[in-house]
Amino acid sequence: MPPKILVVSGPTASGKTRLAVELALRSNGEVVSADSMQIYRRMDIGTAKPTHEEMRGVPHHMIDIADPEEDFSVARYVEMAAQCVDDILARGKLPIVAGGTGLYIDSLLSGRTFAQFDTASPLRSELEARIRTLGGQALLDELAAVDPESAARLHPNDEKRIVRALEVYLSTGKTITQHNLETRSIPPRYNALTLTLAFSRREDMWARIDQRVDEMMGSGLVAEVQGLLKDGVPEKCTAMQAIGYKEMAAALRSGGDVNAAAEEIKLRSRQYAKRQLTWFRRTSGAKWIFWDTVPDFAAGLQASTRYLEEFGI
RNA sequence: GGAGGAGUUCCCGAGUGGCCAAAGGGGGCAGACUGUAAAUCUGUUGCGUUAGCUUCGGUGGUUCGAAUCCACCCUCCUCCA
Repeated sequence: MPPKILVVSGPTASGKTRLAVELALRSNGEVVSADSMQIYRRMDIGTAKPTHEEMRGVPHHMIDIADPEEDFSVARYVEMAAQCVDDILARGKLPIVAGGTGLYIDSLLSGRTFAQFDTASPLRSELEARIRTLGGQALLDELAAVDPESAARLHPNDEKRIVRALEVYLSTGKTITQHNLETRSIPPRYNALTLTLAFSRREDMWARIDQRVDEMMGSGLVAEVQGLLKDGVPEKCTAMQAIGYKEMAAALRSGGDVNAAAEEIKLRSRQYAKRQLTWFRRTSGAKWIFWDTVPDFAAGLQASTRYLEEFGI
């Protein structure tokens, strides 16, 4: 039986950070972040990275482990995060994986491996160039010739996935369908109790998100983004695709209105939260904790503790 | 007071007699997701299960038939006083 760990998931601004810390304090735990943007250094305000005070002495891992101009990936996340989790377990403490990046969480828990490929090879850019000139349908047809199953599942507009499927096949000789089949049979790496935080009413979640974006503005989001741009962080790198950063960077570049950018950030955050919910809804067995109007951490802690006891951690 | 212009489905905005419950975009809702995932992609969006019903500022007309034409009214904008 794989080791038991705790996961705290939920859409943005649902109180994951706070609840994870509370649970860590109560259960002798350490937090392993599962957030694709908090891994970047110098991106603190816009990613709502927990502050030193918010951590309350609880060790946090997988935060500030890469520079914004670096390429990061799920594969790299899983590799590093698994080490953190195993280390915490080895020290007899409870790993609490907390974050909103569903793909990272699922990949870490499942023990899934990712198809190998050579990042240095020009294959990716070749494929990207070809799909740009020939169109998605043409490459999808090529994919269909070798991997009809994944081709059937992909939409001609889903260029990223078409490129990746072809890339996997061309660089490994194995179709992505075959690869996925193999990884699906890998036994889970961890036995996780997943707590998912959410608001009962959509409007309450939106209000919380809006409030948080206003707080970010008050804490200097504009200056943070300005700093990154001044440091020469390219606008097209992954880190700058983060909500809050890309909108603000665009506003700053065009001499636009930062307050209008903040409104845009609120909108994008609400849409992101919705996508996160879609992801989390399919995690079977997750224990959902719903906030009525506003997070009630006392109640949340009580409910969580009960689930932890049931689960046996 | 006078002269023009405009009011369309949650929003913006096309539509100028039938093919219109009404293009397109936004937003909403739902879904997908195996090395960029805070990314990317898809579906759907008046009501009704169907027949059908109710919508295009309001009322009344013209017409076999109107969001589209006519009259009056209401509201908003611009210009002249």
